[in-house]
Amino acid sequence: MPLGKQFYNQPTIDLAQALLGKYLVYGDLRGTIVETEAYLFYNDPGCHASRGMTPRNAPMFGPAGNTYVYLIYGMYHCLNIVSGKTGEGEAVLIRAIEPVSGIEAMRKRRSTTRRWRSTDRLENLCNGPGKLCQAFGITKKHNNLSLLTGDLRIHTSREKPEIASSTRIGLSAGQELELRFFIKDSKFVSKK
DNA sequence: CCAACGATGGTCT
DNA sequence: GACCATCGTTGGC
Repeated sequence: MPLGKQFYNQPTIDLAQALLGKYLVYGDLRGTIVETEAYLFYNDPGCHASRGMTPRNAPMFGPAGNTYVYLIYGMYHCLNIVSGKTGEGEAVLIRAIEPVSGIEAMRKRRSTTRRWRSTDRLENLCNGPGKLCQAFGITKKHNNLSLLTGDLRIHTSREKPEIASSTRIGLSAGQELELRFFIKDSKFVSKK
């Protein structure tokens, strides 16, 4: 069952935790979200929206439940779910997924010309924000779309995972904030 | 195992 | 012109 408006309207930190254990679904591709990070408007210099609206971060100021996809390091994409009040500028970054179905298609997208295939291991397919976008084929074409109506959806699950937290990964500002959440003991997270 | 590094290009000042 | 919410490879132990 696709999740609806109320789900996305919870406070950003609550949403970041509630997303754990839910499914990201796109066509035949499906995986369990196992790691997220919250980006807040107030007192969070690590948040793209913290210095106001620019052409890139404009989707962050849209309604909760929209996507915010951007290019990082000229090569990879990151998928965020806009959260908070419309106009506020908050989002949740999806950092890692446990593949459930469409695994061969994911492997095909993730594999490039290399001597050995790290993607032979299931846990290497979507264990990072750039990797999961590559596996699911998510690009800027998926920027600023609604998860409530499109092909890309978040689905419910039965699971109530045990949640752990830590500081966020890869930031040059706001490193001290404990806004990373992940399923405890999951082998599919980007980092211990 | 793990730290260091380069690829690569959009975005913002 | 500097900065990046990354990743795969390389070279050390």
